[in-house]
Amino acid sequence: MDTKDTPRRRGRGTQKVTLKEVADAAGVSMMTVSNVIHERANVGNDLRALVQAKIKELGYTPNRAAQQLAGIARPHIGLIYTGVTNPFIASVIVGTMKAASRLQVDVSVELAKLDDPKALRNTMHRMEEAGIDGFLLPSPVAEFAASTFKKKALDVPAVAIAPGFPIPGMSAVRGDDRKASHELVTMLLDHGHTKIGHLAGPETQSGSIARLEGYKDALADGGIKGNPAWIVRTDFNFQEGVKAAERLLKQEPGLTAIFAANDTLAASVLAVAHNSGIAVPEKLSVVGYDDSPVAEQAWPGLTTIHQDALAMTERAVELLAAAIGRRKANPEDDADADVVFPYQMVTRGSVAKAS
Amino acid sequence: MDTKDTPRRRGRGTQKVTLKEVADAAGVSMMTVSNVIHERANVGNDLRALVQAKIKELGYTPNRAAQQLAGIARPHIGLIYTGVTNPFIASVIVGTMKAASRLQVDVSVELAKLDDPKALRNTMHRMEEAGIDGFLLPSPVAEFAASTFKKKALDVPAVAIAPGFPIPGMSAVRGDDRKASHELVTMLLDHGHTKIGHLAGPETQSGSIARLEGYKDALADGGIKGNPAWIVRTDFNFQEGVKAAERLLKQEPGLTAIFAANDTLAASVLAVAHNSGIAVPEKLSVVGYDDSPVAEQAWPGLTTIHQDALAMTERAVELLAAAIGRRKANPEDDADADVVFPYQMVTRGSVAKAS
DNA sequence: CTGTTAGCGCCTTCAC
DNA sequence: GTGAAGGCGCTAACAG
Repeated sequence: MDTKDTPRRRGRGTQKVTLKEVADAAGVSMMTVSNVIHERANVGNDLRALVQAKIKELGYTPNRAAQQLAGIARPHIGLIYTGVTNPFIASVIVGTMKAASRLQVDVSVELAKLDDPKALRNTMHRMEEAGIDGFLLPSPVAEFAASTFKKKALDVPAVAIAPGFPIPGMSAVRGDDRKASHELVTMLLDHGHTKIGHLAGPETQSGSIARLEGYKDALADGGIKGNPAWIVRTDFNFQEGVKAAERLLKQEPGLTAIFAANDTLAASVLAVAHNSGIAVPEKLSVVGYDDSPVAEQAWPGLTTIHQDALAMTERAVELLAAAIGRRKANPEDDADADVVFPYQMVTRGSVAKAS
Repeated sequence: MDTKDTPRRRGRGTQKVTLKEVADAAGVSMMTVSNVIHERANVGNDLRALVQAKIKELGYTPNRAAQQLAGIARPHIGLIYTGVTNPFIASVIVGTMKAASRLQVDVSVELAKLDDPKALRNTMHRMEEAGIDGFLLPSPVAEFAASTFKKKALDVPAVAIAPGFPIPGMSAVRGDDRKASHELVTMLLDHGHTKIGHLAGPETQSGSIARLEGYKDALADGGIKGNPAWIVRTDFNFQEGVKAAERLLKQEPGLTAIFAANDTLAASVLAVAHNSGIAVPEKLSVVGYDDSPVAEQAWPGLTTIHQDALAMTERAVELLAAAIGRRKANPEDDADADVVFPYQMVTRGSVAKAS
């Protein structure tokens, strides 16, 4: 027991083991250890092995603060989200964390209220000044940010997650909502439905617009003359959805199918149908979008479009990290990517042939 | 335009504005600026105002890496979660982020697979060595961690989120699952139900056990002689829940009510009932637990116990930050808290009087 | 291929 | 009240 040199936390530092200690233990200089850590090709194989052994033995971990201060800047990205209501946001946060630890990027997560456009801009500017190198903007936030920063007052890259369309001035990772909706509604057409309603989401969300357009496209392509009364707009919120569905079913009792802009709204339709004694799917077919938990757990299970939010988010982080790297090399770099993920229609029990 | 001194990023540093620049601009020493930032009481009011003005004018933000390196360590907590499937975990993640940014603590999120007990321990040790000052352990993880670290091999504080019972060796923030379940089942009794089934969750989750005990307590207190065949155990998973519910309803067709250990399982019961033509709530009353989104969105809406996971999580972060602070002051400090949150029964349409 | 010299930006003594 | 040294742990430059 070598009491004279118990390497506990000394001074103010809390670092357990320092680079220097590893170097001393291995009998080399700090630089050599540093080079080993960074896998640089200028250390002999014998020494490399020795140093690695010592590192493991002492349980050394580099001090990130010191690394950063010395100039090894890991990219630092900011994720701005809005509400907890959406199951989507959980996947986004988790996906961000996963990708971030894999890609060695730091991330700050910030909650923004979208009611005040100025607040979002301020938040982003503040974060930028605090050293954020890029932003991750999940769907409703991306649209708001885009309208706030009309003339690209933002000078770090940003990636939108799951918007309905590409957003000028930033990259995007998204599903093809318009096409997927088209496919979904066409499937309804193929089942013989000709009077198909749509519960549309809020206009502020580009996904709502894309889904609405996909719906219109499909009707047109199917030779069906749509009717504005078949469409009711509402928020992505169960209670509001219920009211909207009641309104829709009341004003258009002849509908035999309804395409809801997301699964929550589809659940609203289900509830209204059940309450009114309208059998689903026998008298009314219902489809949703997102394949969120409720799609599986509702009864009957909802036919819907599956989006891999986790994978999309991870891809978004990769994109952002790459963009940050490029911009660091060339500050003028400004190439926006548009990655479109494949979607998948999930068939459950909520659709039947038109009677 | 003062071209000679454009304070751009020099050298390797990326810092936009440094403490020194603020000090020079204000004509004071760095120390004074630092004191102003940290709101220390040894700066004259006049100077304080001047310095603050300069800080705002130059848009100065302290460099966190430098601060940390110099010894101002913000606590750094680790959140370990299991899967994204659970709606509960979404609230936990978001709540952690909210509280963390409010309390100025850093957080690392890590995914753990619970199949291998060693893996969890390794993950936690690795994180600890990387500088994590404390752990946030949502329910299934906390139990696993407790059994892995039998004799407190972990030497940073931990807080369990929503376990069914206090867990030795760590603090806990939880609802009183046993009591709430008791109340729920008693309500069923009061509605005239005497044959009440229970879809129990996995034994590895202490919440399942607490809810099962609450169920048994209530039956006993109501003078009902329970029956082991009324209880079927399953995972917290919709598909498994469907199988379990089928089994339960098949072996005990006389049941008039079922208490499912969470809302997802309650949704399973609903699905089976609907498929079998058993009217809910007329022929079968169903209650769940958690008040997750599906409780509202299912049909009929589920009567359930509301737990404010977000608030509980935020409280857990506060607890953890406090414990870290205490332990820093006194490494022997080891007081475990047990915060019990109030719950609330939410009545929807899934319960009726026994016929 | 390895070791030495200077900081990165900030904070804590300790003098004044 | 304020200002000057010194160092936190690490790394980019150079020298050897």
